[in-house]
Amino acid sequence: MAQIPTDYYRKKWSPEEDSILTEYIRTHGEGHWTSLPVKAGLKRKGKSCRLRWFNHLHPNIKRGNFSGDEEDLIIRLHRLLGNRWSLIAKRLSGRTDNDVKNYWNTHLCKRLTQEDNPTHPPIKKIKSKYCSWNSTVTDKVEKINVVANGESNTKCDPSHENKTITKTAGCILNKYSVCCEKENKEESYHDTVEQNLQSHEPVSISSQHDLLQPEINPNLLYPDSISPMLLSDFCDFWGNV
DNA sequence: AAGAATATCAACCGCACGTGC
DNA sequence: CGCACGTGCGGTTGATATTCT
Repeated sequence: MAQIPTDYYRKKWSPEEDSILTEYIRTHGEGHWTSLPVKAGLKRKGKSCRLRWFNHLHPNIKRGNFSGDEEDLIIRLHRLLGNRWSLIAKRLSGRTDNDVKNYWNTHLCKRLTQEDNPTHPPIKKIKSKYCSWNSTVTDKVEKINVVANGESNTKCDPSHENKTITKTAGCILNKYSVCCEKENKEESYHDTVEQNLQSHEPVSISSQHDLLQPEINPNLLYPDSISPMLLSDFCDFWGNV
């Protein structure tokens, strides 16, 4: 069994290692990452192999600078989905979640903050074990949450499932004629929706368990800020939930 | 020219979730 | 039902590159 050296931490992948990994996956296919290092003779952890493959060695990976269109799409999808990098990356052909995340953190987040664009208030990072679904929150959204539910949803604790419906995501959902049967809070929802849409606030998603499959109503006039492309992204997103 | 500061991004970790037993 | 295991995700870190003083 291959031993993992004590100095392997942050060790860069060598061309030889890349070659071994690529050849192994070409022969045996993806998956079984835990046992892959031993079988392939790599002194790496399985997760490291998986990461290397999906972030660098996969044949479909696109290199080079992000285009203006890609930037624009990232910004708009981030506004819709928050820090759900894997979902955003799926909409950018050849880009990985790590690439998108890095690009956002090093370029876009900083730039948007500097531009003091009212549609992009300063972003707060929430450190919570339950916040993988909701890591982007604005002050206004928090206030709306309090008004709508009587408490903030920033904890996103699953035990609060029925209380986290503010559903800042709901601001878009409702505009697509979505109603929440779960708590029969359509009225407060629509208030939230209208407020958010009018101000073009960023949105975040609190809990996938609370959200319902949207129904697209062709008779509704969608706000300018939501383009048909984003609409399709949104539908795709729901298809993946 | 050189050291310090900052930016970039690859690599890792911890956690959540799904699945099989 | 509960446990173990594999996988995938987002957040964070650290090495290296680049820019600044």
